[in-house]
Amino acid sequence: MTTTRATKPKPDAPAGALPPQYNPADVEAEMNRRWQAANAYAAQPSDDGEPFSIVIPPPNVTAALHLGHALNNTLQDVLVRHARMAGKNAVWLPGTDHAGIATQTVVDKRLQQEGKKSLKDYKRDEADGKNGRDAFIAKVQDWKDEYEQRITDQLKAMGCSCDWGRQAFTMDDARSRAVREAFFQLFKDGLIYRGKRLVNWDPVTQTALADDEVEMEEIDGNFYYMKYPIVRPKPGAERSEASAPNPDDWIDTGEFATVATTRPETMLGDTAVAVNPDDAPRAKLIGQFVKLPIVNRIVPIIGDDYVVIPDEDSDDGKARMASGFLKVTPAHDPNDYDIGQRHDLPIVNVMAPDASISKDHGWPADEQPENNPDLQPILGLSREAARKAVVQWFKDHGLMQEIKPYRHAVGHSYRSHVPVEPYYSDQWYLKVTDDRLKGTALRAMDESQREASDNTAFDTKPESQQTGLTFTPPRYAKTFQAWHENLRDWCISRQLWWGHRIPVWRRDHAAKQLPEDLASFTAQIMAWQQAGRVAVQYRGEFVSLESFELQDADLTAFFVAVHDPEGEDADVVDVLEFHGLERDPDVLDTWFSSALWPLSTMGWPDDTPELDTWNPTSVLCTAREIITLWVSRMVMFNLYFKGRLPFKDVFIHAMIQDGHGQKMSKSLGNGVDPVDIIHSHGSDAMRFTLASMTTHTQDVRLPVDMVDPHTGETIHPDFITTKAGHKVAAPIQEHNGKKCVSSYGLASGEATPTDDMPLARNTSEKFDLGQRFANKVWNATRFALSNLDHAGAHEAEDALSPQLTERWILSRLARTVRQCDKALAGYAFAEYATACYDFFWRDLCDWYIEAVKPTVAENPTQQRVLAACLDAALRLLHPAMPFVTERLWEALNDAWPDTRSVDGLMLQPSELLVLAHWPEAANVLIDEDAEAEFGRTQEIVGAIREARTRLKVPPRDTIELSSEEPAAIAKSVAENRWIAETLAGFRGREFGPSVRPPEGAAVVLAGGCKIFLHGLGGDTSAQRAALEKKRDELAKSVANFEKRLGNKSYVDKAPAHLVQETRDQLAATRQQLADVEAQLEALG
RNA sequence: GGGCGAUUAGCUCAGUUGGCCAGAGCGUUCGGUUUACACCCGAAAGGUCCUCGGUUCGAGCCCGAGAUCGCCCACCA
Repeated sequence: MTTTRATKPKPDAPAGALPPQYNPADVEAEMNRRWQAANAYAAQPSDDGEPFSIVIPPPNVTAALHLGHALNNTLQDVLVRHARMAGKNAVWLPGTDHAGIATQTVVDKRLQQEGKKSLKDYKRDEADGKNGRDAFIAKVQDWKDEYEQRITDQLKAMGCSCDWGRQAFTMDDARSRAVREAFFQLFKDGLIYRGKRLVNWDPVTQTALADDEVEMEEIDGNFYYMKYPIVRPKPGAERSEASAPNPDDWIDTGEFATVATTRPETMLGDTAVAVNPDDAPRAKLIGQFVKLPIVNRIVPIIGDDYVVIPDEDSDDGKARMASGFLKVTPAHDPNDYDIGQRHDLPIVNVMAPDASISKDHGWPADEQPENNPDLQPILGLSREAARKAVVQWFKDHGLMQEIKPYRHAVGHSYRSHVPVEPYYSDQWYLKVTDDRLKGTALRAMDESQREASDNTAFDTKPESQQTGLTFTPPRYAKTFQAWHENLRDWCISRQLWWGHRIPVWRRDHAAKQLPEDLASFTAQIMAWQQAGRVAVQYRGEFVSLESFELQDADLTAFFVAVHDPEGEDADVVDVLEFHGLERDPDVLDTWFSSALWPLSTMGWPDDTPELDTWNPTSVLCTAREIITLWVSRMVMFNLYFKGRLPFKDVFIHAMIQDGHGQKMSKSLGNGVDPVDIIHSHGSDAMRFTLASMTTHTQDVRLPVDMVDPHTGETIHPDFITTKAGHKVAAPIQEHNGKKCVSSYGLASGEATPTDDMPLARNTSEKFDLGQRFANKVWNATRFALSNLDHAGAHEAEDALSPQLTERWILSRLARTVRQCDKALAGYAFAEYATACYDFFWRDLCDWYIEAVKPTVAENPTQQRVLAACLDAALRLLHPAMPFVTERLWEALNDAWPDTRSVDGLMLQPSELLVLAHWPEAANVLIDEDAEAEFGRTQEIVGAIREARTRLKVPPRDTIELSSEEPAAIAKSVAENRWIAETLAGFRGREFGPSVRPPEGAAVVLAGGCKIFLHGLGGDTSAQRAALEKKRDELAKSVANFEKRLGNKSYVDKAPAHLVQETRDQLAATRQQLADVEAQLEALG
């Protein structure tokens, strides 16, 4: 029986359920429910298939996700969905990061804005013994719960196929246990130590920062040239080497040492003035002294070759600015600290932790700063105010020689954005410079990506690893290597509350009463240490207590790390605290727990099946800014604790910039919430577009538009330039006489949304690409469904008769499957997306469907091939566009319930597309003859269409034509003429080698045929113009080929097949040229 | 200061190991409502591949120099 379309739509037919436009909002939530109900993303280590795993780079719970996250997670989801379909045991582990300093800061800021009790109040409570710490942490916990939920919702809206049952948080119980275990092992192994040195101090959040948490920003400052009086001892005054020189015993020489500095206020902590020993005019002053103005400290002039010798003509900016005298402030400058170490200078810290000037944090008491009338007004000032005061003092006393403007880079806290203060303090360090960490990480690099270097001993070949850590694109291996080669020890303690508290106990004050029975206390600790319950360091050294005399020890330098203080070793803690030891108040750097992520999410430190199966993970997908902060540390930790890499591949994707090439940031309001895009374009559209933007470049620009909240129209916002030089959307936008607030307006506080002036969502026309494509896929499927007559096609199964169209489209499909496989294996997401796009839209829709349109409803073969192509295309597209493809899969399953496989193309049935198998196309499908022949048809169709447009033939008119075809191709052209007739809208009259042009016909040359368009030759001038244009092009080509072949070196040196190719081309082009010229001739 | 990247059509970007006339999407122009899709169909116009020099039979691609922009790293005199 033959079913016609007229009898088709059954009342409940799925095709009838598909509206003519794809509306994502109607589909996305339902598909998510379906996947969840099928538990489609859950994986078990014991499942079949080659293991494939990805751990999500855990987003910070500080804020909702932006488009950069959307890109990052889309790519991971493409990989995971593809791996799942390819039959792998694929898992994607989701989670979030507690982001210590960032979250604590943002919560404190929010509390302050709301006028509620904020961090400083809780700190006061804590000091008063009212448990402010726990109360504040509870506030942060609330924030975390809220944002973790929001992030999870965003990821689900994007369609991320995470195994939600395994969701982790860097501070949950399992992850906390991993952190304690890692800390304990590293401490026991002597890789964690306590050190007092200059750290990057954030005076606002009042915590130390790691080197890479400091951002350099250019600021306009000044160079101050300040005169320090050179003094000599009063004749007869007593000089004691033991104590500091008494200023009263010194008198001015009348000479000055002029120091140059950008930070005048730190002069209060100067303990020397340095000159370069090679700086002849000044070096002779070495050994003399200056009296430090304001504080009256007598400090030596020392020689150190760090000092830059002034040179006005130098290329070096410093040499041009230098005075030759360098003030040395060991407590407030890292370089000065080093100089101080070399010369054994005292360290005078003149600041409190909030960076105000203070006499109470390391100012020598014998200088009696509190009795100094010059100093008095400066004490207590902020560093900025102190700078002004010091400068004024020098001016008032005639000691300010000069002030020059100077633009330079200053380190700022990446959180509070204030200048970082080098600050002298006690901190915990991880000795990443140890070969067990840094060396192992470097040696884990894949050999092909290592770069010869003076700094790295790659003499040890990797231990028979087939491949090591591999970066895509490869250039990022260099970043990784260079970072490790210049590594410094990692400051891991933070003076925060939100984080993993350091599991170390010690005595806070030496004066506290000692345990009564020291001997038994020592024995007890020794026993615990032997049992692996504690580890002990004394003055930074790991100690064996057998030979240790606790009685003699300074208990403030005696550190006891407890293995599991929150768990099994709680009793140990009780004993320690009973004996007056207290827990370190600091927490660990956020990245310490992030660094364990590929381990901790898999259940480490236990030996879990997850760890065995999915660690190392398959690939880490991230942005390049995080190579140093995160990638490096995961590599070191996984290798150290587990002896293997955390992942084999690292894929670094682009950063998304706004339309002006600026980094997207919260403060500029140019960051885009993926939910806004899902709102305007749909999730699939966003995902597909992001994937097709992902080439191996560094950055991509994404011009951001806005949705007018009044009308829903997309508007191009007006931009303004901020004082800092950023281009941002004006706070208030006006469109059609109505106003709305931009996200910059909201972020900057310059505009507040109201009912009349609502906040506008962001969008971008970039995503139109994906939106259109989703709609195209939707409609092509609708067309197919209304033409697939499953029952009829099934009956005719034995009588399949594929024609050129079928051979061609299956060949194209097979090539597309290969392209997708290759692209995804190499993380070439744009290639994957483009291959799908071109196959679906250009080949399947524009050519195949258009060609079979008149016949497919009656033609079982065409129906079967169409069903197969559609099936395979939905599979190929699913990783990029999961929602629309899943919805259409359902419809296709209804319309064509059993196998859609055809010879050479295996398409296993599946109820859900998410669990369907990736298509496999056999080589036999690749049909070069069909591709060539179809190519000829395309050429003929193109030429006729072009002529129709040129000759202004209305699109619906059918024209008549004849064609003169060489005998060699006449047969196949004849066989396939129906395709061209359908696509170019003509009816054929006469064909063959001896056809003559009818009177008044226009001529088209294409595909080796001379095509005569009946009755369209009237406008000879238009025809002539077209032919002349073609003639010129051909003549140019001929000349080109002739020139190349006339070049003896080309013929001699170029590969033979290329030369032959050129000869063939020349012959063919000459023939075409002759035809065109003959035609022009005939035209008269 | 060191490193990385970018510069190709009006815009946003592709261009695999050098090899026919450098491509796509958007935008522009022209023509189209044939019941899959106007988020569509057909056609067209549009490019000194940043500049200069070099290697090569042949350069958008390789080498050198320069210009402009961006990012990462770097101890703020």
